[in-house]
Amino acid sequence: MTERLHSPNGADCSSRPYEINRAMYSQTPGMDGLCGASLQFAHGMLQDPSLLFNKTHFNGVNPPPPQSFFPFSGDFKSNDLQTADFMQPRPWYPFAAPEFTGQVAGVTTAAQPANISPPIAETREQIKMPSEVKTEKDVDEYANEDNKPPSQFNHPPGTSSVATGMYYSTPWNPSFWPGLPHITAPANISQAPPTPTASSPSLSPSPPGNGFGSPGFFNGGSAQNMASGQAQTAPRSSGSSSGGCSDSEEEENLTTENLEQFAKELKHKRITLGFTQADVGLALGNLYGKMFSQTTICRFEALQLSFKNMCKLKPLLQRWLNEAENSENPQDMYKIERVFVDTRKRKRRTSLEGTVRSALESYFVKCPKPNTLEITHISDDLGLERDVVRVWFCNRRQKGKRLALPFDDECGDGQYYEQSPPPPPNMGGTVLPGQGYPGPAHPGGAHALYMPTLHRPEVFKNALHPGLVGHLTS
DNA sequence: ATGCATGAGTA
DNA sequence: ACTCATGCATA
Repeated sequence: MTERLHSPNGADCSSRPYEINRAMYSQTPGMDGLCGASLQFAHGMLQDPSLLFNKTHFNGVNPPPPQSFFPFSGDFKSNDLQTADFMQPRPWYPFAAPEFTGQVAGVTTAAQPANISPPIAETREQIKMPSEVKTEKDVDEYANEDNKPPSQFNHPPGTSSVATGMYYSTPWNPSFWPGLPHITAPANISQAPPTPTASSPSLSPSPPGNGFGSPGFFNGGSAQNMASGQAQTAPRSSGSSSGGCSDSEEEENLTTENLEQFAKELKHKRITLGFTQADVGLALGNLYGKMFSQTTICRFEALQLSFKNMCKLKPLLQRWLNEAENSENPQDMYKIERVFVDTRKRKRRTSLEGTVRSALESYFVKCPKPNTLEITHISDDLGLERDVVRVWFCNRRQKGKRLALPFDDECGDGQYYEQSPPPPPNMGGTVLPGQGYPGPAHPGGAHALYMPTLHRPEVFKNALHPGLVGHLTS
């Protein structure tokens, strides 16, 4: 095993992936200054920063680092937040939106009586979103679309997206969440339903009335409780997590291997059971009061979340899996869909051209963390909005971290679970998606070579920007 | 599956 | 202004 446990130079412990890069880049003649005051952006000049990423990966290697895999104790604030937000939807959600209060903004869903269950939830996604016309192409639309559902959920009236019980115009029922504030009950968590038999209370989504209008929809908060409880108990699982999944306990001992294995298992079983990633996300909402998007589930399965985040979600997913597996008709249990129509006007997604991306990559290589001035320069240079550039860098860094090795458990926040070093965009043209990944490198020495040794190519292949690769490699 | 965006929390 | 978690929109 190559080590990472004790980074040769403890010094770099504090450095994050991109920082490392930066350091390395700065060594590259001609590139310094970039981050400094003198910006000399020459996009297109991708010199090879020879190597940047020096993290070692531990494929499969079980990083037993007793290190702080568990931030729970100290800095688990984020979790708290999230927990809290189980009941506090974000601002743009219906209840938060002043204009909609009491109205409809959000909406809903409908529960599906178990009867309707199609063989499988298989294509709920398709069902629900009839290949509709996403009309949010123009910014303008954002301006005048007050009367129509915002973006993604625009359905042609009459669309039968409702087939699945989904509806966008359903009036939001405030009474629905209201209880939230006082959902007490923390205690349950530890004793979360062990093995929910097919009909554990928390599962049966459809209470008589379909469960929807009634406050009881969420099982009186067992869900929330569970979630929050989990957070609470996680650190010191006091408990007796009876049964099935000792969620909290598991968290304490989670290792990357555990997560990898679980992610794989989840995906496999999920598919076997006929659920889509979106279904799982919705199911979590139904079960625990905290819904997740397809994106998040996807990232979980792909191990593209931070280690901490993975740890946080795992128990929930574990439970879902248990429930789904133990249920006779799993599909019937997850028919409720809650869809909130986001009334906010989200900025239209910017689509950067390949050339622009390449240029940004190039800049990133030189300086992963440009300051305001630099951002301005870049934006001017590329003719982009400053904010677009800023966000791009934020995302790029985040992405880089995702791909970075967590060998800094201690040092860093041990943030990301993923470990492949961010593939330098311009590795002398040697980097190709799916081709090779930086192998273990030493913090101290930049390796120019990449070893495609990682066992999770999928994870890495995405690291590069296609456009960039094209440019660089050509 | 992933690029770009948002927002909370934090430094 | 940044990180991080998360999600919409899209390829």
